[in-house]
Amino acid sequence: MDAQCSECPIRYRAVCAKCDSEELEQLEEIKFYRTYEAGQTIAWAGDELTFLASVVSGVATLGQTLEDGRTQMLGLLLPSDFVGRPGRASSAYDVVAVSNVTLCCFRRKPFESMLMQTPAIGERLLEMTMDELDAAREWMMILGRKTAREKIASLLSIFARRESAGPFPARATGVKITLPLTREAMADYLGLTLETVSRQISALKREGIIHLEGKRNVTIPDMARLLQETGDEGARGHFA
Amino acid sequence: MDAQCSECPIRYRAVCAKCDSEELEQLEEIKFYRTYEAGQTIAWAGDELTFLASVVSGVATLGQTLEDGRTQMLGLLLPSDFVGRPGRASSAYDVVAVSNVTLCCFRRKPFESMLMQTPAIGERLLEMTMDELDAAREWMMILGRKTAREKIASLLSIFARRESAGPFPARATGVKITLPLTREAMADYLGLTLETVSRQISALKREGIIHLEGKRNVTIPDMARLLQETGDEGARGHFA
DNA sequence: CGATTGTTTGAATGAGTTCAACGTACGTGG
DNA sequence: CCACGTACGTTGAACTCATTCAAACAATCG
Repeated sequence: MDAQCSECPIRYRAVCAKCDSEELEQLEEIKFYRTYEAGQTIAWAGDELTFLASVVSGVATLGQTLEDGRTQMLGLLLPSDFVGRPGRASSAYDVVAVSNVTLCCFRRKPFESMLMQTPAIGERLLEMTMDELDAAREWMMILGRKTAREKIASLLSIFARRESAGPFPARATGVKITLPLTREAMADYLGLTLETVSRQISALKREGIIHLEGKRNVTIPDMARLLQETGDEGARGHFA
Repeated sequence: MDAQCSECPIRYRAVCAKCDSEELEQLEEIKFYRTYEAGQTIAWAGDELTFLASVVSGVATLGQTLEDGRTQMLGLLLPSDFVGRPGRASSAYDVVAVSNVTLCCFRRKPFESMLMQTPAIGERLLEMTMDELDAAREWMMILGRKTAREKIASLLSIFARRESAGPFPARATGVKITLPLTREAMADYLGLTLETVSRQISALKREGIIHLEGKRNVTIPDMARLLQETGDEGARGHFA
């Protein structure tokens, strides 16, 4: 029932990306799939997490909640992203499936010992963790110093960057993206209220910087124009 | 001239913490020390960084600047923290010495190949990177969802946590801390203006939650009272 | 000394929140 | 097929917290 690693859609991007076929065989033995429906909680902060996992398909969010209910999203988990922390038995964050999600789960103990013995896994995990750290820091800049309008523009351009995966065609025109999040989730991500998100999106639309079809489909007629609104310096392509 | 690794003050906390004596010898060959004076910039975002390094002594900040001059601090670099990213030739951030700083620098290329061949280094670097990621995410919560007063209270309690290094004596009384940062640097850290920082500190003082002697020395008569002001749930000790 | 750097405090302004109403799409059951 | 409920989104108006602009204070250093 478990699909073959060799045919896995995230074979070359997930934590196993650098593994050879022999190592994949070892992984096959400690892995199992698990699925969650949109809206389901995969783990609450503090819960025990008996597995570590790769997101195979779907989108999940990583977040945290203050006592009085204020929430902040700390990361988006997209296909190939890694869930959990080796060496820590409980989740430090709330993990929630936004769409239907399939995880490729590794039992914790065996995965941890494999991690110790298999450089290919450790190397890849290090790369991925450093990427996450860069993303978290980019987000700190957005949360700490940007205006609501800049936050929205930044979020849209990050989605665009990701959708047209790869370095940025800064002179791109007519880029289309589908927002994977509700207004509320965007607000939680950007440290805003959902009303402010809605207003700023409306404003960008009114000014022709984006076009909306329905509520989730955005067209960006002129990427450079959107990038100007992010507050980042003019044309600098993020992350060489 | 290069000090012996075996006598290094950060021997058991830095990236080399898990190395055996043979590996240390290898490191000795590619390392050199470099010092910076308080206020000096170690690297600007975008600069080429020909080395990777450990902070041996002193405090530095990791920050980023928007075109119009707004700055956000993204991390504090304390002794044993790692500077730079293997595989990336340029610094993604501004790195500034806050006090006099000594770095133990490794030439990039040889360090990177050692990293590939020495599991002890990769493992430790992974741990440290995951810790940084947790810290970055804690800040995201602070930046995105906390009020000015909560931000200040959080910063003070983080300093207190660090000063009384180790898990938290939540019932501590009369804890004294010395602020390692100016009001402006705190503002850059918390995503506030320096005026707001000053006002909130004054307010906490007025209400007896903290006592000030001079501008840098803070006494916290009742830690629990300060923790209540952070907005985090009552007494939860962060990070087991 | 004045100059500089860091800090405090005040008053006015404004960006974003809060509270509230309304709109729109979709699914379910009568 | 339409009425109704629910979830998501938009818009308006009042309010508020933090910022901005401004002035003054304190400590340190040539």
